[in-house]
Amino acid sequence: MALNEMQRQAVECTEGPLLVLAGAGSGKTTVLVNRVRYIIEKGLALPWQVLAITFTNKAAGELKERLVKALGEEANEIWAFTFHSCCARMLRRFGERLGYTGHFTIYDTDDQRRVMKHCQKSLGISDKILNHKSIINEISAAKDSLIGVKEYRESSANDFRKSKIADCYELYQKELLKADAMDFDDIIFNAVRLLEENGDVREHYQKQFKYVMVDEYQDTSHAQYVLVSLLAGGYENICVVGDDDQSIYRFRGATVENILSFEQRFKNAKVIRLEQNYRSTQNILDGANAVIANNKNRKGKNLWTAAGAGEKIILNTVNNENEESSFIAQEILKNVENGRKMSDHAILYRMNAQSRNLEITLTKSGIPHKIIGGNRFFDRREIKDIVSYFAVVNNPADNVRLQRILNVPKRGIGSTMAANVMEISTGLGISAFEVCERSDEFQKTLRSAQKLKDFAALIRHFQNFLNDGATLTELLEEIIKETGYFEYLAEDEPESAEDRKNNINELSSMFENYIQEDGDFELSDFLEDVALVSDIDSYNENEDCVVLMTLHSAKGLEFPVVFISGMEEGIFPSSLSVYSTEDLEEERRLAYVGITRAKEKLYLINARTRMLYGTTGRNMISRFIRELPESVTEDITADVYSRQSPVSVGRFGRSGAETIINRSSSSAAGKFGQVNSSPSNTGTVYSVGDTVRHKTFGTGIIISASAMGNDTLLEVAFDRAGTKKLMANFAKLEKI
DNA sequence: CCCTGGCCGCTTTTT
DNA sequence: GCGGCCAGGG
Repeated sequence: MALNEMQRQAVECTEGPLLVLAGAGSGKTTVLVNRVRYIIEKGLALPWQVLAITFTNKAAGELKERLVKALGEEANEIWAFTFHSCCARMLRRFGERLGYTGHFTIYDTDDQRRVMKHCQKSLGISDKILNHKSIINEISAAKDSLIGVKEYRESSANDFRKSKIADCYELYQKELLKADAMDFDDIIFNAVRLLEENGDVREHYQKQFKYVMVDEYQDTSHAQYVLVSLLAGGYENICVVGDDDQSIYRFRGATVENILSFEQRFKNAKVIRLEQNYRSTQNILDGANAVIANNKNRKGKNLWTAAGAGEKIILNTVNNENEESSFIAQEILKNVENGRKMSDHAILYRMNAQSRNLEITLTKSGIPHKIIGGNRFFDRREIKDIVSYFAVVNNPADNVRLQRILNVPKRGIGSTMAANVMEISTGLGISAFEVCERSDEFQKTLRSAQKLKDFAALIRHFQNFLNDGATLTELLEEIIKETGYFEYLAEDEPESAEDRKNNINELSSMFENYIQEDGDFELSDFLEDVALVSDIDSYNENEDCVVLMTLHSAKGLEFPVVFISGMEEGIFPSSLSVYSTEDLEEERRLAYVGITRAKEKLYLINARTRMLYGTTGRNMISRFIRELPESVTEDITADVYSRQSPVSVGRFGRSGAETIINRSSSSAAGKFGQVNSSPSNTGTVYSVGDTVRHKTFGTGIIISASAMGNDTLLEVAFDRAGTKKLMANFAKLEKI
């Protein structure tokens, strides 16, 4: 593809800081590829002096692939990585500076949970008072802002809750260090520490990276921003590419401010906008532009295309989620009859929980499909068990994984004994593995000493087996054989044993692939992949099937035909977001991302009632549909009476939620008679300092109250849910 | 030590 | 609807 003028500028502007504001489908990857190619062909840098950081493995892989196509084999020398794999690479090499070995373990969220529960137990902090989830979230947020244990404790001086979290934070990090393990946030945090505290390491990388490029810059956290600044600190040739309208990870610590304030932070930075879209039709772009225009906090841009108007955006209101699934299935079959491929279609939704119904219907209709996300392959129980064996063989200090397999398959080591082992491990600061090996030395483990020692010997045996030159496939077979894992599966739950066995065997073929790609592939490489790879990465667009995934997972992808299901208030936007402007704007950006995935045809579907989490709820049509100009949409709802011109803007609308009742004048009226969230104008007066209780957020204290129309906007600091903005008349707060 | 059954609470998005 | 957690019985 020939570059347009803006793209060409972005490619050739190689020196100094550069911000590329790239709209959806504006040829961002093309620019990145050509920029690297330009730098290398001009002789400005050697391949290994170029660092290109992306957010997902898929994006990194794609980038690398296209670079190899453009530049040949030498492109493999380019540092094209994700944040996490790039940092892991630096830490494997220099991690001893921070007290880690070169083969540290990466803990996923489940491992994290287990460690935290253990810490809470040790510290006597009940989950009922302070639940592990909020502790983990708070620690994670701290690390994203580069706040270490010490600083966190200092900031928590007079706050009981925070000081308890500080205790957990401290012990948690201690346990992780002892286990030679890092969680996702540690990987970034520690990489920054490594560079900040070690001048020689910093200089090493600053000298190496003549050019640094960052993709999806809108999704970077503060820690990632600092990391990038450090890495680019030598030459200051830093190019960041992003789209503030596609920032959808704020909830996880991403700060759009990184992009909004790039020009202040990097003086004399150039800014280039890419607004020409090469993906979608004008109708789809008009829709996307109209929706995102409702956001206040954005740089502002307008996508346009040289392609024609194309088909209109199809709107359909159905009665329930089953009708929704059937409609989608029928449309797909119709489209396929008319010459489309299965793989031209994607079904997107807000939450993974929505995929169930769709999957059942697609299966019934004989439509080949693949679900991305939900439960990851590596999150399956049997895979986690086997991977835990590998992990302990690789790193016996890995207490979490050791605990997982200590009694799986059952070998007579119960939970009491496991707890004793952990207690000694924490108390003496030695690994649980060592406690097992020396179990005859401790009073509390004496009773099961033989079993524990046998277990340790088993792990030693696997280590020797591997050291004697066994391949990973052979080790897998040895583990299955020696532990009797298949027999355990067959006994434990005969119904699913066969599936689980197949999954485990899938690991063998995975090993074969790895080895074919890279002859030096080792156990630790495998474990790193397990930790950092998600299944979107293995999504293969050449397979002819329909894909189902969340809107988040779909970022960066495109499809000729896109269905977005569940376009309903409370689903999308999520019910948890409608009280805060910031959260709502993020939902709207997510809608923007979703809409712009479609190249030719977009369907937006909403159901009047939907069964979710076991109960049926009624939802109004999503405000994002109402924000579309009528000129670009076509409503094919079967019973038209149900959709008159948009009247209310949802729960916030002056006219209130009842408007929906007026819409269904026929027999359906009964069904719609009761809308669950009508305003309850109780006339209660709230004032700052009041303690209140909310149905879902729990108890909290009002920290601000300001009049807004004939309602009051309250800001409430909840004990568990954080600070939320609520409208007094709608929130149904109970004063206590 | 291990299994079962019942109850409770949650229920957004993911590198 | 599901998974985690606990209590009680084998």
